[in-house]
Amino acid sequence: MSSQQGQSGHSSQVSEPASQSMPDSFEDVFDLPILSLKTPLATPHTALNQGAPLQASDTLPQGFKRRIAHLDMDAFYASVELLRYPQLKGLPVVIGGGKKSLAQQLKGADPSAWNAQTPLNDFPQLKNYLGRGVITTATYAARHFGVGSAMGLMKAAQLCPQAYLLPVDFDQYRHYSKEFKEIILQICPVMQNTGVDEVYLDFTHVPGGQRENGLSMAKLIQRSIFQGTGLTCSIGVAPNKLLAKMASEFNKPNGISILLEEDLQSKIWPLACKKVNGIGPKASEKLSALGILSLGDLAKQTLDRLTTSFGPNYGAWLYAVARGQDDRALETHSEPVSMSRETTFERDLLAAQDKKELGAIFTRLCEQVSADLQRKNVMGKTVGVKIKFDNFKTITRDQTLSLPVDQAGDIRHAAAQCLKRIDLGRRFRLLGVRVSSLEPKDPLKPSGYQPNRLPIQGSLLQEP
DNA sequence: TCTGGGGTCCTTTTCCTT
DNA sequence: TCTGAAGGAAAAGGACCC
Repeated sequence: MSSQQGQSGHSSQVSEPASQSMPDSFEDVFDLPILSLKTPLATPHTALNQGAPLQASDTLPQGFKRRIAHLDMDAFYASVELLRYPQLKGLPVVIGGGKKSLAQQLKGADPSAWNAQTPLNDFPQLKNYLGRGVITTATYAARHFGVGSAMGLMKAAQLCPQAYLLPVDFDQYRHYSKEFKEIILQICPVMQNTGVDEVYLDFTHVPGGQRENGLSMAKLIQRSIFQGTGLTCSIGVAPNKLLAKMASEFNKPNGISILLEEDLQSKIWPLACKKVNGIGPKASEKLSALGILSLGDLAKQTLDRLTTSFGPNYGAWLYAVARGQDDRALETHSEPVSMSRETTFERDLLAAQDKKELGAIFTRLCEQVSADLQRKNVMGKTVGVKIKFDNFKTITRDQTLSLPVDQAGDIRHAAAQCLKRIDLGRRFRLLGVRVSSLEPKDPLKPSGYQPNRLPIQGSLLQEP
């Protein structure tokens, strides 16, 4: 917001006034030719609503209560890895490491020779590689040592040097994600995808979904997933998504929790506010400052006080949350909003000094986004860049084009215009490219988009 | 805990048009 | 032609999630 002064400021539509104040136009960073903007196909919007969303009806026949389930796979990535490496069961294992090259450097160039027998402390050269990596997840045995998600690998190596390090293998996780969701759909067809490892389900009208307040259905699904994949999950069943999500945390791993409306006071109000999906570190801190620690505390607040402190929307939402109110329906169909690729460099780069390297990275990001768009059969009208400086300050610049694009050259051209509006006089650690305002490319074909599914990439670790 | 990557959604600010 | 108000769209930033 304060970045306007001394810079070119917001762009207008397509035309961007030439920036005079930039120390380096950055244009010459790009060592590949910038292609001219192609004329994209006219893209009708009629296909957007192909297949009306399947939703539970709002008004239920007498005797029915909403039975919404939240299903969360237990330690999903780690569990998938343990299926492949059963010898690691019970041992501390961390998964992560950032770049693919890290795993390759650590484990050698030949993926087929990799195994899971190499603890962190076996790598004397570890410091050279772990600096920027973080842990994606860790097994329960590793968490015992204080190792957890989003922790730097250096820190993890200090806390638990005997931990085994495995590279992230999204292909495998996607594979198992598809498997368990297909199993669920055979039993309960009203499913909302919310991530690789979790879904919401609506049991309300599924035959047997009301039995034992949803317990029978939850047991059936849990058992079917285990038989089909060998993986366990935790399920919470409640009158709505808000409560179901919290209930699925109650009894982990491999548990089921049934939460009824009358359980609000005894089971929800004692919980800390941050247990609610949507109350993060910032909101939690602000609530604490107001003396509001638990959801019970939150329930004592007036609507007026909450809207005064948190704004009309968020305040009203907090007020409803404390009362367990949430009437959102499941979204069984969704279209992509944006697609992006970003990368953190192995060292901080300076535009003036590292032109060649940056140009190559920038081109690769544009090519990756382009490939992602084409794979999903969508195009986008807004192109943007993101830069994270060495002080971790992040800025973005966007530009909306008159016509949607999906070609790497077009994306690169527009993104380069955005880059020129950023003062690149200091080192930065991350560069990202994003395309948003997406629409279907071919109106006859659905986009095929699956929420939270990552683009296909080469597998890091083949099946042994 | 010294901080990756890919998303969504919301709020505020800025710009453009009338 | 200039100016100001108002409203909408775009841009930017931030919070949050997995």
